[in-house]
Amino acid sequence: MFNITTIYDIAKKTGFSKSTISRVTSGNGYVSSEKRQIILNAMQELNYTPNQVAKNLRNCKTQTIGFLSADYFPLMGEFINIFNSMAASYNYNTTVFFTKNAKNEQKILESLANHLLDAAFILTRINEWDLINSYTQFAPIATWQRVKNTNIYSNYVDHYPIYFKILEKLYNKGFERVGHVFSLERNENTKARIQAIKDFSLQHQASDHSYQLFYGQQSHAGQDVAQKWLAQKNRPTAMIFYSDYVAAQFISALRLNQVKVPEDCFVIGSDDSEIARLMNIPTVDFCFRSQAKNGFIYLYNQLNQKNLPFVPQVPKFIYQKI
Amino acid sequence: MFNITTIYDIAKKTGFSKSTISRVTSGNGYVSSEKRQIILNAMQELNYTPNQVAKNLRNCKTQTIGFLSADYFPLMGEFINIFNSMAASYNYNTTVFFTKNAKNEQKILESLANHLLDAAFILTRINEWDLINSYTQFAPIATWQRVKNTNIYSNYVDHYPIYFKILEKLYNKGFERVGHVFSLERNENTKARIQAIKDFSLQHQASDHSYQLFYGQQSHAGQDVAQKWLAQKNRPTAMIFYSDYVAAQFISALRLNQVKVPEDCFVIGSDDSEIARLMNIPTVDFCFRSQAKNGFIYLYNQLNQKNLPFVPQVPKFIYQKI
DNA sequence: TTGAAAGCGCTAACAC
DNA sequence: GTGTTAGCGCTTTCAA
Repeated sequence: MFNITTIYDIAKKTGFSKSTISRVTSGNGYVSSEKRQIILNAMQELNYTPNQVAKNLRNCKTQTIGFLSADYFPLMGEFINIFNSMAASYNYNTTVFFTKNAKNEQKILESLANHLLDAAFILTRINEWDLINSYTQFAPIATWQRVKNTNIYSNYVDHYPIYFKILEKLYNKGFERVGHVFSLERNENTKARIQAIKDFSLQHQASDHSYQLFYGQQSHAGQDVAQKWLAQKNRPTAMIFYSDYVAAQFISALRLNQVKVPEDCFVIGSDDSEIARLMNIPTVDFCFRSQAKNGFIYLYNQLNQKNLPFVPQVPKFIYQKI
Repeated sequence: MFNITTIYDIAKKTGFSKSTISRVTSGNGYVSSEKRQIILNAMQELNYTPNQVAKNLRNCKTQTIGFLSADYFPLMGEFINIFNSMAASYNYNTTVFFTKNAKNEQKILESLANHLLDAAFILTRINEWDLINSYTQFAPIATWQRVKNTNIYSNYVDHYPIYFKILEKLYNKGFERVGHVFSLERNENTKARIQAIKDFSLQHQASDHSYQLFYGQQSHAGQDVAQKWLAQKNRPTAMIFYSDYVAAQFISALRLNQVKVPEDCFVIGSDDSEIARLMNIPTVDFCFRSQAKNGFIYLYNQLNQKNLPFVPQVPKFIYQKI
């Protein structure tokens, strides 16, 4: 159905050998500028581009990195943007996968053994890290999540100190009942946040942090929180979320119910994402942009035995107005 | 550095030929269930998965579709989500490219000739359609944009009738000065919108639609519009945008300047995106979700000589409150 | 039902 | 500088 001209056609047309053609297309080896020109012309004329798949097979690499996420959420788009642009500037492509379920995630990880993917970046995962870790025998894997005791590269940011500071800040502003919406409890930074609350509560008996919810996925999480919050007798006057998006859903749902934000409920998100900016939600920059870059840098270094330096990650409050 | 076991290893271990191994992995051809079992066990034991790149070379296809966008904007994430999930369910991978500039876009389109990509979907483009069209000689290309006189599949929605209706609605509600923020003028649906304004103005001399702005990219477009709007003596009391995101930027910027939305300026977006929902912005569903699906369906049908039916596309007002 | 052999398009020793 | 050759890992005739 579609066009196919190969290195062999160019060889035949110009009378040179395939190797010589290969030398000019790949740039490795010597070719007299005179013959090079003839070959270039022939390529032009026959509209030839080298078959990249054949190159990949020959070179045992595809210059392609898998970008895995369990499902879609808005920050993912922003993350892909950074990661992909970084990768592109080093000549790597990014194939995006929504893993959806444990079995499918494993199937996709197999692509590391398949030689289809040179490496993988994991945004959100489904299987246990140990299982995922077993694929590092085939290719390097990186994530932005906090993971320990594996060969998976993780340039995480510890949420504990900042979370503790937020609690202090809220306390000093007079918020006594503070609600918390977390990601899954199995995540290390969820544990860190809970630990911060525990430690803080010991010092400040008056403050109540018992209102806690956990969510495995972001879609409609905020709406669910809103329903629960509205049904509550003794409503928390401040709520801290593990994601700007979920915070935004929450705010949106509250406003539809004539609840005023931030007056009736002060909301803090996480991630410093576009939504937080647009809706003017106080948030915390946990440096996902640097994390995306560093994730790629690690993979690149592994793949090419290089030592590109990592970019710094300094988390920051984006307390738009507190 | 990393593991490699090939079909040859399995052949050697089991004593069968490569062809027989191939028959069990690919599922084509006959193998006695007895021998099949032995081979399966050996594969298991040696942790073997067929090299997908070799398969791709042999089969002259990669089951991979390129998803091209000039740059990132929030709707893109939602679009990828739909497109990618659709593709995955038919066993196609999606590689995302930010084309960034004309030259790079062309380089990426070359991948269709390279055999790296089986097909391409174009979200936003840089080069002229004619240039892009020339790549349909290598592989099928689809887009959601309105494009004519090419081999590029386009399941666009005509903005004219809905835009006209919006103008009527605004007019009936008493809005006399209405501002318009468009995408680039070269786009067919920008032309359609302008035509709708022209035709409407002929019938309604009183209404003023002279306030018009054009943007090639979304990042900071809304902030720019806001600056201009604020500087305006005779401010439009309603503004219609070509994108929810740009509308959201505009609203956000106005609110930072103590302008009330929708009281001081009634804003309408386009796309029925997540942001419109979260910020409660009136918008128009131009069916990007169906467009994403239909785009894939076209490519799939082309690639596999199939006839999967397209899904319906019925644009709808999402006038949250007018 | 299985194996031998050719070949997908390209690259890299190696020889000249 | 350039050509010959072997081979990357897989599939698919063809023959047995």
